[in-house]
Formats: sequence, C-alpha cells, structure tokens
Amino acid sequence: MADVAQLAGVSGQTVSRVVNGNDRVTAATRLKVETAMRQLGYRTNIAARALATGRFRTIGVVMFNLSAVLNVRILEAVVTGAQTRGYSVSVAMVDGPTEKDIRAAVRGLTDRAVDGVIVIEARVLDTPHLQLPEEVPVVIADSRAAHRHPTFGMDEAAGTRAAVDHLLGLGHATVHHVAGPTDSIPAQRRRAAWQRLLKRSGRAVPPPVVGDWSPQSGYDAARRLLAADDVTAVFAANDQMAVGVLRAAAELGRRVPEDLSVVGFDDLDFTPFLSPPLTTVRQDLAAVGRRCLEQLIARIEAPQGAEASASASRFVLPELVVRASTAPPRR
Amino acid sequence: MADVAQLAGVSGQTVSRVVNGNDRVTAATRLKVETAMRQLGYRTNIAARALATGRFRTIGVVMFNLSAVLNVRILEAVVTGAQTRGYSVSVAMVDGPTEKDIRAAVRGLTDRAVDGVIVIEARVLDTPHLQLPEEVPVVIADSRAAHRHPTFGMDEAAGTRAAVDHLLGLGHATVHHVAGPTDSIPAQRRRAAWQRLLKRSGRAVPPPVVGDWSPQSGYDAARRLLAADDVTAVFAANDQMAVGVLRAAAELGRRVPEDLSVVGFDDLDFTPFLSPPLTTVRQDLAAVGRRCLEQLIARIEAPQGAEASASASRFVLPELVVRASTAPPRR
DNA sequence: CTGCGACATGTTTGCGGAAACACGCATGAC
DNA sequence: GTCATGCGTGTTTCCGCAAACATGTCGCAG
Repeated sequence: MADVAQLAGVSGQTVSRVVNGNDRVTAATRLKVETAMRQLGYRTNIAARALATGRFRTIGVVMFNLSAVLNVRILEAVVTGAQTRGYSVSVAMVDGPTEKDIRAAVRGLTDRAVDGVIVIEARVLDTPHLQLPEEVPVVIADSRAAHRHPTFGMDEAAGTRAAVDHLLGLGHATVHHVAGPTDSIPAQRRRAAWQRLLKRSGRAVPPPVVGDWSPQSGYDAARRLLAADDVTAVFAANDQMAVGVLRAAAELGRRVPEDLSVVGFDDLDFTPFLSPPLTTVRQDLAAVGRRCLEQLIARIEAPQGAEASASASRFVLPELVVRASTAPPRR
Repeated sequence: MADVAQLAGVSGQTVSRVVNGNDRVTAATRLKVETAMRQLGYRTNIAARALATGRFRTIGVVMFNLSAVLNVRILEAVVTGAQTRGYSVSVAMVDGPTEKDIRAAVRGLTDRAVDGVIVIEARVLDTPHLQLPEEVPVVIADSRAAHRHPTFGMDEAAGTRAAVDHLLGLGHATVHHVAGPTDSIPAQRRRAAWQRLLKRSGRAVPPPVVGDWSPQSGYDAARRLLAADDVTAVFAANDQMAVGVLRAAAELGRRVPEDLSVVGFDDLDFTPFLSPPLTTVRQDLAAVGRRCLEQLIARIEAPQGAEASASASRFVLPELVVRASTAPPRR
C-alpha cells in the first residue's frame, strides 16, 4: 500500500479510502491511485484489514456430512449467495451428533475468523435446544424452531401430511413408515408427524422400521416389513431408502403400485426415472440456504436490534409430487 | 494476549511460544500461561497471526457446481483432511467453464487469503493447459495431466476399458455410448477412450449421444438410441444418465439385461438397488481428494524444491462392479 | 574460582491496513 | 474583513501477534 501511495504521490490513508470505495476523494486523485494500483498489481491484504477492522467478511458453515444430497444443496445456495455479497465461506465438518461436538466445530470456526456461522442440520442427541456461544451471530438450518438462534428449515409436518394424506386418500387402511436415523431431527419430525396423522385418522399405527438414510437400510427395512402380506403402503423418510424399498418389493414379487404403494421424500433428480417413477415430497433446500444467509448477513451487518427482521417465514413448504409408485390398494 | 501475559507474569512473547507449541518453555511457566489463558478465555486472533507470519492456514477449493455427487466426495475428503491438519477450507464456486472464470475465482480466493488452492474438475473450454497465477501453490483434481500444476484424478481410460471390455467380452457386437457434456474433461476422456477401444477391436463406432449428466438427458438419449432395434449394449458416462437409460428401456419394452445391457459410471449408493441392479464403474474419489490435499500441503509447507514428491501415482484406478444390468446379447 | 555455553525469557520491531484526529484551504455569512 | 464551516488529504496510532535479537541465569569444565 505504501508503494502505491508513493507512486500516486498521496498518503497511504488516501489509498485506503480509494480501495474502500467512496469516502470523499477527488476524481483526479482516485484516478491517480487506481492507476498506481494497477501498475503495481496491488492486492489488499485481508489479514491486515481484518486486524484493523475486526471484520473478516467470511462466514462459516458447520455440516455433519456431505453425503446427504439435500444438505449439499443448502451449502451450494449459501456459497453462491455469499459470493455475490462479497463474503467467502469456510466449511467445517463435525463428527459427532452432540452439542459438544457442534460447539467445538463452531469454536474452531470462530478461532479461524468468521463473522457468523450457519449450522446445517443440527443433529443433536443430548439437548433439544441448541445453544452456541454468542461471540458471533449463528443461524441454524433445521426443521424445528426450538433453538436459541434464528432457524430456517422445511415444514416437515406439512410434507409428511401431504404424503400420508395422499396414501390414505387413495384408500389404504394405514401407512407403514421407514424412518430415518433416530438422531436426525428431520427424521424424528417426519416420524412423529406420521404417527400423529395416523392416530388422528383413527388408523392403526404399525411400528416404524428405522433406517439410516441409505438405500441399503431401506432395502433391509422393506424386507422385514414385507414379510407380512397386509402391507399396502410405505412412506419412506427419504428417497434413497425408498429406492431400497422398491428393490425389495421387486425381489419379493410385490408389484408397485398395484400391490404396494411407495412414497419417498426429497425428490432427488433420478426419482422420476425409477421403475416405477417415484411419488415423493419435493423440498426447496436452496430457499432454506438463501434465507439462512440473508438472516445471518443482516445480523452481522446490523449488530444490535436486528431481531425485528425475523418476519420472513421460517419454514419452507414442501410439495407432493405424485408419480407412478402410488395407487389405490387392490382388494 | 497482553492480558494473559500480565496475569501469568510473563512477557507476551512467552505466551506466543506456549500457544505455538514447544519452543523451549519451562513446564512451570507453560502451566502458568495455560492457566491464565483458560481463566481469561484467551483465543488467538488469527488475523494478527496471519499478518505477522504471512500464512493463513487456509486452503481454497474451486468448484464448478455442487450438484455433481462425485465432486462433493472430493470436497468432503479435502475438508476432513484439512481439518485434521489444522487447515480450514474456503469454498468458491465458479460459473463459467473458461480459464478466465477459473482464474477470477482463484484470484478471489487468494485475495481472500489462502495458502493454496485446489481446483476440482477443471472444465475448461478454451485451453487444454490450465495455467493459473503462481502466487500460491495450485493442485488440480482432474483426469488429465496436461495442466501446468500437479494433477490427481481417475484413470478414465482404465475405467472405460473395464466397462467396454466387459460388454464386448459378453459377446456384444459393439457398444453404444451416452456421453457427458462436451465441456467436461471426464466426459471427453470417457468418450475418447470408448471410441479408441471400439476401433482397436475393429468394431463399428456408432455415433455417441451427448447428455448433460442428468437422468433426464440419459432418458432422452436412450429414447433416441433405442429407436433402432439393433442396440444391445449401452455404456453411459455416469450413473444418473444410466438411470434414465434404464427407464427408457422399460418404457419401450426392452428388458434389461435380456434385450439390452447397460453399464454406468460412478457407483452411486443407490445403484445396487435399481431394477435391475446396475453394473457400473466404481471410483474412489475420496482418495483423489486426499492426494490433492497432501500434495498441496506439501507444497505449502516446503516452498521450494518440493517438485520431487510427485512420486505418488497420479491416477486412481477405478474398478468395474458387475451386477445384473449386463448379460450376453440374445441371438 | 573463573569463564563459557546452553537455555529460558524479555524487548524491540514490523506485518498492512484503517480509525481518529489534525490540518490547510476554499467558501460563504455576517 | 473576519470567522465559522465543509471538504479533501495527511499524520499518528493501534489492531494482535511473531521474528529477530538481547538479556539474564544456571551448570559445568578447566
């Protein structure tokens, strides 16, 4: 910076002013400085700026794993959004499902210099109310609102209702459920909603079979489920497991949808091309990512009193996509 | 830091020594300092450290998009690896496929303070030899070696050979190809290898149908391909498109594998559960990510003369997984 | 008993930029 | 004509840490 200042015949402070946009600088001096910067290939050192300002223009994202396609979609939305707002994104992965692990990850990130943190899918076992250190603003991408921080997510109950009502409306006596892992919040909520809906309709609530989101676990679950031959409708907590269910049905000679209706969750890109095309629940995860980011940046840039802006609806509504894997039960 | 120093009754420099590990500090003073740090909740300010040392302990990753599952696997490996080595990871997404776009992204990253950059899938249209600014070490995750920077990737030719040889060995007269987009390097290489292999075996080389990696494009391609009824074997450049092929075959009444053999590429987690389970080529992308990271960190930490360590094999060998979507042609 | 090292610790300085303040000059009101 | 005002620019200082060098202390050999 000093070199630029000297070449342009001004003080370093003036260079700083030019770099940071329009403080009052004459067009002439601005031009001189800009020319000098270009000649010298000047790049501002962001460590120095961060040291002086206390801001990093970086946000941290905490994730549990990147195998879950849906979480990646949130990440993608956050990264692209952040980029256009002039922020960069630091990604951290956390191993365990406890609040302690998350806290460690967030600490690692704040040590590492971020202005704010987004936690994607707060899969916490040990506490229902995630509370993180207050050093920087935190926003959580999750489907329950119980955290101490602003939270955005899907309306899991609405998605589940769409699926269950669809099957019930088709005439099925009840709906069996292949659930996600018990330490996953979305899985918990889908399962709870499924149970509540069946009860409310006065249907039998068969014991759910728990999977781990993987196709293999869906397959295993279905093998167990389909041992009984009165099962006519299965709601899987995600599409991957639904694929496993479809496979098990094929192996057991149960035709879908004639003998068995199957509904998934997520609407992954290949689901329309399965045999049969899968009826599933579509979620707009990118919207969740975008909202998290907006909220976070709002908090970062308006340190106090930014609470008011919590107006935007916190939960995105999913949408049932009916394809060919569901039909009325044969009688 | 000054507060800690005062509380511990030592100089700031000694605190710095304790924080940065084992310079020679007495166990006693180390203990005093550590106690003081804990009492005060001291966290080292990494901006200041970066300013003083010129190092950021951050690496940047440039990606084209996060929809491609395989690229995400590389990212995941890089993030976890970096974390254990004490580095954090900054992700940048680049929109366009040209070298200019990539260069802009890398610049953005270096402006943003990274010690090195990993470029995942250098999808470049305008130049076969990607060359990036030399300010920091760059490593490329790609399946061709022509870049000016260390490169790690899959052996696309070997994977393609496994698939094509398998089909030819089964007795198919030739193999049709659903290719990936023309601006993708892996797609180009798979297509070129496929063509070369057919020629070398003296087989007819049918015109490939180009898709965009999506299941939909695979479906469309197969509809076109299967209009002719002498097609007995299809090699799709990725699993997603293979799913589309499977679907099209089902709709057209072609049984797989009796009437049509299909091979995919990637071995996504759900492929064993398709109907029929898909024969495909498995790639260990995590290994690619790990090697890129190792190489990059080696370069970062040994600024000069690190060239010698290019010994590790640059291309990971994929592996054919034979399942139920391939069979000898009916005669 | 002296002197030399080795080692633990303190002091000084600088990394590159921005905030706070100081300064000089032109302008306009009285 | 004098003085407050506003604006562009320069000066000083500090952000928090680590590198380089300086200092003090102790042990041990001669």
